[in-house]
Amino acid sequence: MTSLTEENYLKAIYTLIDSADKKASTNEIAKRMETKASSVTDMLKRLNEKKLVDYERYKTVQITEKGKQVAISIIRKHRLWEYFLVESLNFGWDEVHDIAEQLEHIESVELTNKLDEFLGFPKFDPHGDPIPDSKGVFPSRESQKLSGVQVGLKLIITGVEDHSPSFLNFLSEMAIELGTELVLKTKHPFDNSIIVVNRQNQKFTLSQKVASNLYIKIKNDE
Amino acid sequence: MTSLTEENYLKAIYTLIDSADKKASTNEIAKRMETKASSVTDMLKRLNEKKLVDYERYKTVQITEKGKQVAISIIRKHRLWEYFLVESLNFGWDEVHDIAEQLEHIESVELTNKLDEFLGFPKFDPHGDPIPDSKGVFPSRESQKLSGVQVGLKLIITGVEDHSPSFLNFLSEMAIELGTELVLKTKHPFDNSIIVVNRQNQKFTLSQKVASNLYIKIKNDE
DNA sequence: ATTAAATTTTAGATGAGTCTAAAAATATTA
DNA sequence: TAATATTTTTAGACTCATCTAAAATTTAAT
Repeated sequence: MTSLTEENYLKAIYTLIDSADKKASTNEIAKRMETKASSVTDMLKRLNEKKLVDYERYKTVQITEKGKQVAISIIRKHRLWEYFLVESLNFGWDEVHDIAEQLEHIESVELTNKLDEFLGFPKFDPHGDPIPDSKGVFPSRESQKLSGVQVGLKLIITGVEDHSPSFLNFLSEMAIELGTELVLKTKHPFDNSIIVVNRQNQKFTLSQKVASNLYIKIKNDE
Repeated sequence: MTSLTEENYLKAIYTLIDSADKKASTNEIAKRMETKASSVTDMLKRLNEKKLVDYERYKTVQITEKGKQVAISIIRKHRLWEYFLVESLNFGWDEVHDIAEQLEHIESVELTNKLDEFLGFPKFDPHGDPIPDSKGVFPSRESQKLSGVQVGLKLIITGVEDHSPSFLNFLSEMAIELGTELVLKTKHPFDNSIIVVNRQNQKFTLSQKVASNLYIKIKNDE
């Protein structure tokens, strides 16, 4: 049995180790969990007892296979619920994170799988993040960051790196959402900002920071 | 802010006081919460502090208006989620209680109201229990217990009093569910058992206990 | 290689929620 | 009404998750 708090720690540790390639130090975990390092140490001992992480004092943490499965299950639930909130209940994609943080801890494999089926087995959530299937396997994203693309290509927005409401709001204001089609017009090497054009022929300047927080797929001409 | 545990206590106290007309004694609450009387006393002090109940030591508890609103909100969420699980996700009506016990604590008024809207503002949950609206008002049930009905009448099952899986399972075996039409044939005064006939002309004997756990509506002949 | 700085861990406390065992108050019954 | 039984409350202890402050360890820098 994993408690709600343990689940949140495992999710944070998994995300640090596997998604980002930062190493999961006590301080990194504390920052992500918005708690103190001493609390993290206590929890790491408990998780180690339960064989959910491999932990030795003063060394960085490794997540075990068992711990990874728990983390992936939470992520699966989080993303399925986000999809439900946006697609079925008409929430905006910038409003669903906090609610999904609660729903992700509902315990019932059958519920998760029936929800998945109800939604039509979606592969990506409203932020473009991949949804692992019932066996814990992620679909491949087939996309790259906007900041690494050549001028002139036609692109489709497929996801975001930064999920903060402020960033998502900013995108909304420029009418950028999942599936939006853009053409990359210019790159300014001096500050790494770029200029994109949408289908309505409106031009937008995006900073390096924005561009590196957007995932895109290159669109083949029809 | 009310914690998950506080919410569960309030729900139990509200159900004891308002639904059943038992008075909410420490022991009654302890039994319903499957905990010890001493734990109940501790919690009553906390709830009293927060003005969610009126409590004086050695006296029976009263729930405040504030506490009642919290309890009704939990009940509303519980029944909406049960409706969702049965109608949208195709769970059986005997499988949804434990999952709804978890979902009822998800905190977001907007979520609850959007779910309500998505489901088409249902008035009764899959067990026939009334769903309070967003203002906390219950629809009237317009039904009575099977045990109090005269012989010869055509009836429709509208709800159950006992929600235990064993009882719901028992009903399933006799093909009795919400909306099932029955005619009351005989009443045996000696043990208060009754005989009913369904539309397939099958006869069933129901004990007093079963009959008093079924809500029905009398059907007017077309 | 010592010293200084940063990170990590322990020690001890706190709060929520629970428990057991014993004491206090209320209710029942002879 | 006095004795007994039942109910309810207190007292003290436990677990989970957290905190602050101080100690231990590792890393970086002179």
